[in-house]
Amino acid sequence: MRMAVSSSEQQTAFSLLERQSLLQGTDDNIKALFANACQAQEYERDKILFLQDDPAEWFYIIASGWIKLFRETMDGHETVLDTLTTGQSFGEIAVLEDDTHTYGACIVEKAVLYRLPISLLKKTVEENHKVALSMLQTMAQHRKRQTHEIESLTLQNASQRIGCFLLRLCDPFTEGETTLQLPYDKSLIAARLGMKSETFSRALNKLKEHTDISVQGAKVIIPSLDAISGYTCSACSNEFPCEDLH
Amino acid sequence: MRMAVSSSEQQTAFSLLERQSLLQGTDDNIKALFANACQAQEYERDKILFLQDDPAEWFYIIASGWIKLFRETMDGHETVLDTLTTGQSFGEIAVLEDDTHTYGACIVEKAVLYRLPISLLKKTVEENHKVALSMLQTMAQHRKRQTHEIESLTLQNASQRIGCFLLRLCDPFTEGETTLQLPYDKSLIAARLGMKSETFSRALNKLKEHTDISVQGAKVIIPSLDAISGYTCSACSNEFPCEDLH
DNA sequence: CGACGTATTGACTCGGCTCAAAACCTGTGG
DNA sequence: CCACAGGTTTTGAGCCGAGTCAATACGTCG
Repeated sequence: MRMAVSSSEQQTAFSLLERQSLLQGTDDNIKALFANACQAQEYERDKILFLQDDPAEWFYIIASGWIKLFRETMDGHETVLDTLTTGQSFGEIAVLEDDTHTYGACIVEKAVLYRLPISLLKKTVEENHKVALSMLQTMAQHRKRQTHEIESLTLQNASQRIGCFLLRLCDPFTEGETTLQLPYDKSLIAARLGMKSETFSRALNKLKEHTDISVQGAKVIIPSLDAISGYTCSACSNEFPCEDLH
Repeated sequence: MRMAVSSSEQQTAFSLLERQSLLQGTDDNIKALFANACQAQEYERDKILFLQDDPAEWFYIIASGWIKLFRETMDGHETVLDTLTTGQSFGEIAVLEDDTHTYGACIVEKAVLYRLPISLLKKTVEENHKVALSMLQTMAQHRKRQTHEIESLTLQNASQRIGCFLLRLCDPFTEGETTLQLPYDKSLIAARLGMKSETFSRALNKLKEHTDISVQGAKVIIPSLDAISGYTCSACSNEFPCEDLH
């Protein structure tokens, strides 16, 4: 499971860290410190990285693949808090929470992750002002996503939430037709959007009637983004090319 | 409207600032700097402090009263993101967002607020490491509340959300009976919990059947917290005396 | 080809929303 | 002290969106 970290991979790790918001604007020697402590690992689908209330040893940066963050109740029900992909990080909030994870994390599409010790981040955030500021920026980002989530759950119906989800997968500046692949199982998209898969299936049909999209398996063809945003975004306080929510 | 800030009020402002998480653990001269820049003002119900996308000049600390944070869509629908009271602050997230508010704020119960220039906070966060760390702590707090919100909306039904709301108004360590006053209009509690007031009314009746509480107007008598938490918290991943969500 | 997991469809139930009417409060002025 | 006006809350009837459970279709991999 554990990958040997070759020097070229170390290189990639470094360049990913460079672009990582957590370290943006920090000195090269901090970046080097992190790049050195960084371990690349490949994970298969369904692998659980950690659970809510687990002691937090690592935080992770995603090189590729998809991860879901979730919480579980005693009676077995699950909320999907977010799904993350390349360039995003998770687990880092534990530095502020007595080193305990406040959510679980699970691989949903085969992924390569870089993991770093929470203790290193904690120490660095405490000592290095720029890193603390970047961490603030990351937190603000997360908050924006969560605020959107709350608004979406209270104001948009199932079809609108799906439309919104599709829009956020698109490049907002393409003119004309967009074709995209759904990034993971439809049942997970459903959970991510706070609905059951049966509802997802029916709501997607409704969305097809209201807009002009067509769906074959995991492939979605979107002739015009405006048609979707017209239907979807009226029930949301963001305006279309909703920044930072992708 | 604007209150003269007498020296005794300046004193109160200082002591409130002292306990404020945003400034916890910072030097006295920073606190003094903030206390000096701080303006006390009293506001009546329904006063709008700022709207989403307004340029952010001030952030606020609540001395007393209740505030709601909200977002509004073009077609007039509103989401209540949170309601805040004594000791909590809001608007401060604007320092990370190009000095623009990402939500509106409105007085819901007559309030005394201390307001401080965003520019001062921004400058201080950029220059002072301890303040940046406290700000991180504040953000983590907000995130926890929001995560709870999302979980609540997806997993709990209307009655359970009300039960959960009541529990968070109680002191979790009182043995025996608790009596409490609802802090603001029932219609606002409803909105806060993501439901219509009619639904709130009916769901409260259902909660009365399932637990042993009684309600007269804004007064709620709760013979036992366990009866509510047993009914409510099974659908949530927090366990009862849910920390930090009050 | 068959088997397994994923996705869709159908029939039914139920929670929460809508619209409208009644009941309840609270404050005001006669 | 009562009557009345305004807002807030509750109740009623009906509807609709989403959940449930079960059966069927689809896809993919051995």
